[in-house]
Amino acid sequence: MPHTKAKPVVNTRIQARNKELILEAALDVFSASGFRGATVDQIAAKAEMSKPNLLYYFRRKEDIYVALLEHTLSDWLEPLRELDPAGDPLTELARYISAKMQMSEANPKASRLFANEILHGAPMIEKFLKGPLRQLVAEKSQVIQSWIAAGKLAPVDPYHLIFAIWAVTQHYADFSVQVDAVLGRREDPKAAQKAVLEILLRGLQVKQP
Amino acid sequence: MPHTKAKPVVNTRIQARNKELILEAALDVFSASGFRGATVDQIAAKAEMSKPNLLYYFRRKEDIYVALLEHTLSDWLEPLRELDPAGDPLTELARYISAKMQMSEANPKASRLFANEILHGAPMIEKFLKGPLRQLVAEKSQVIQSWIAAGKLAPVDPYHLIFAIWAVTQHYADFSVQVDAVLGRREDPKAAQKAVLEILLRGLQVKQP
DNA sequence: ATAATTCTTGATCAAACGGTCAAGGGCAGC
DNA sequence: GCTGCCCTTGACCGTTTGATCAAGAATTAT
Repeated sequence: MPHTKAKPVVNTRIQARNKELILEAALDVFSASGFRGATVDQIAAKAEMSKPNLLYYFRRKEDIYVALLEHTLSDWLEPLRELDPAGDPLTELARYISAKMQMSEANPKASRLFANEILHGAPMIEKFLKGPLRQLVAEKSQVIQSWIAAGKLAPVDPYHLIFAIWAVTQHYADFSVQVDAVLGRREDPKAAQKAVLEILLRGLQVKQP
Repeated sequence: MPHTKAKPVVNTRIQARNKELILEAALDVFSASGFRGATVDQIAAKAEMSKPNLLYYFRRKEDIYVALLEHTLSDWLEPLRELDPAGDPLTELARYISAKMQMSEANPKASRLFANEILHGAPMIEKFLKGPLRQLVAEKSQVIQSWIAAGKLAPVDPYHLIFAIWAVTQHYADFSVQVDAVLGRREDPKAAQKAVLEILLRGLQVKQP
């Protein structure tokens, strides 16, 4: 039997470490340049590794990209998952919005990675969008709907409310260049969070009789 | 004197027509694949033109991209420009939001073109962002502020309100793949517009004493 | 009509890029 | 310390891609 492209069978510490280094470097490069704009050489350079060595761990450029997306997809849903049907609606929504704003601030690169992927038709995560994401949003829309039915929240289309929350919170990560240019300075995360909470939540309070 | 790269001196009908064809094709390709992902061959094919002929009108790929951005940048500001200080605040904002929603629906490709450019650091339109855009937003923020001071609008940070309007309205163009996947169908523009107006405006009404 | 200019393209080039190969270095288990 | 597998890399390959060139076709001006 010829020596055809031996791949590691077990998972060593070196593998774990190097894969992590590669994914870290890849997030930098892919989020800055997109899938097509990024080059394997750039990622290898940033991971301080030769290109063939990088391709020893991920055979194809696409494999790095997919691994990177999968590596962060479930984290992305976590805040929404935590929306508690038993909690106070405005408190729960405020917590969700705050969590999303903090994610945008803490990890803008991941946000831009997703934004770029979706912007270009989401070829790699179509199943995620139509599966787990759709499922979760349907579930949480139900929760919001029940709050409205119970008179604890002003009537609003739950789906579009969730879209609005996503749009506004991720805007600060994805379009930070524009935000900073318009403000003429680095945007202040605390001030942005406060403003966003007001804008999105004030209209949702039920009027007291 | 050698025959160095003769370029047309006058503007003929053929030039106007072909440049238009090229920009139209380029919008398709750039908005779908980004600057780096788009190829000159793709644009030439879509414009039904040989590659050298396309490069006769635009010497470099980047020139097409820049021309395309400039060609649509001023249109982009128009709805905001029309925000009338003398009008009723809620009516004016509703008109602005509706106009932006209609732009997202009518021309999602242009929206994605800008989104992609900004997402990748806006290397080509930095001056536009820090110049005309910043200037206009400052001016209109002043208008909103004066409405608030006059007690005609609930207090809100004008800059972040404008960001929120941009974010939400453009979301339906830029992330339409995700919106459709989550809804499980093509999103209905009328329903989206109604929902967005409610979400963004309800919290801005001043409470009647 | 004819000359001048604009328009068009097949062929080609050089650089960039994703990916392969063969060979050597290094580490674990015996 | 020897054996076998894992790890690493310089050199290389085929393709893609942005851009050029030279030469001919079409259009315009006189």
